[in-house]
Amino acid sequence: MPAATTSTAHVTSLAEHRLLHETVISQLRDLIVQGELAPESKLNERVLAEKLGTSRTPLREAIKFLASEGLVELLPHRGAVVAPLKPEKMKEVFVVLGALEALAGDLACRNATEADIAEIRALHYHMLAHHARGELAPYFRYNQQIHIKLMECAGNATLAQVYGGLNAHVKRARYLANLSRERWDKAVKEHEDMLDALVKRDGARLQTLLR
Amino acid sequence: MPAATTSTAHVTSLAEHRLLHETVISQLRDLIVQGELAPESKLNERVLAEKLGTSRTPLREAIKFLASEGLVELLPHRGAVVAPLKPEKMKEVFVVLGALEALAGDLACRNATEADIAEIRALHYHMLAHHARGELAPYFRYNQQIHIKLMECAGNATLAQVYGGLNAHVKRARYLANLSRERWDKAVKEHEDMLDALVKRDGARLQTLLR
DNA sequence: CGGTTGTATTATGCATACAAACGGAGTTTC
DNA sequence: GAAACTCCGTTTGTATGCATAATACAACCG
Repeated sequence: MPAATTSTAHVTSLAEHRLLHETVISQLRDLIVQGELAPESKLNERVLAEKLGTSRTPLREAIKFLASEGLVELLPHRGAVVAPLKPEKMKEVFVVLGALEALAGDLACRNATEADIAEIRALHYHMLAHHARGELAPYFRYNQQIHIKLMECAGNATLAQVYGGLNAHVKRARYLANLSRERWDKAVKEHEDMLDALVKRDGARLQTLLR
Repeated sequence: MPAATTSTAHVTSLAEHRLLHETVISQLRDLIVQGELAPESKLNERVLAEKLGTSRTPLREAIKFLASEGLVELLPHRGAVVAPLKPEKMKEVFVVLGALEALAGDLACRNATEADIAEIRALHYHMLAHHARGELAPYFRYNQQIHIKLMECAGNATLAQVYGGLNAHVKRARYLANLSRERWDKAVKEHEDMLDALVKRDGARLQTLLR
């Protein structure tokens, strides 16, 4: 399982040409999202470039890219740091994500094919299985897949892209604060309702659930 | 109003140190948003760097930054082009913006102070004045200010940032397709209703109007 | 005459070199 | 003794150089 980079949907045609700064972007993003580079930690260009086997130039380009995504902050003449992980910021992100998911749900209710829904249902049961076993990581993986699938069904690439960007922040938080069993069970219950709403193509209800 | 760059809310502390690549980002963004660099036009690094009075390195960093915002597209080994302006993409953006504005409206209804609302009302009347005189550009300026103010009132910086990023795309479109008087009048009418809903702090109604 | 291939030019991608700014240690001064 | 200043090492910011991939054009072949 090759770490499945978040990928800003850059299906670069024939693939082959892995541009160095592109790979650096992915690598850096993974390092940040998975917490290997801690929040607020300084990004020393020389050290990082060496670690990633490149020079400072592509690395700096990657940093600028990620800065635009909000994963790193640029301090003029003092370099870049991994974006801090403030609860306040996280709340903001969750609110926006909620709205985006609600929108996706509404759109998906109209656009999803029966096959799509079947697929989501399948993913849902996978998720339930891992929940039952208390396997957090696989649970999240399927959870993510469901949300991504929902985004796909919404048929709005822009929505998916924005969602992906914000989602990176959330994934980052997951590695720090694990949630309690209680909240977990509640989340699963809500997911049940969501699936139900989607099957019945009740966009309004799905929206309120996702929010 | 000194040209008010779109600005991704980078109030970089003491402001002093105008980093070269920062200014290049702003300049490039303005060039793109205002249509001076046409959609799909190729960004020749050498000539652009010369035009902006810098070298290729900061320019390339700026291009990467804007690529993350979606204003330019990177073609491996073939340079960067200004993102095409497809109607399909615009539709997507409008849908997402609608959801974000709806969210902002809902939040603003709860958080806005009376002074905030008074300010919005003032801006609204400015806008009406320019609408009455058929002055499109000032109309849009106040229209934008209202939406930005609404974002402020929502008190969610993340929301504002995402909104700003997508809004750049829309502003870019404004310079190409001017809207008909009919649609314009309709938009103004809707704005009236929005203000009314905000004053009454009717979040639900404001949401549906903004969407 | 159309299509293909080979070559030259140009632009991009990456690395490195140079300049300027920050941070800290040590010293000086009040 | 504390504050400030200076100097130096380190790091960032910018410019330039070099290698390679892409494009354009022309000559060649079918």
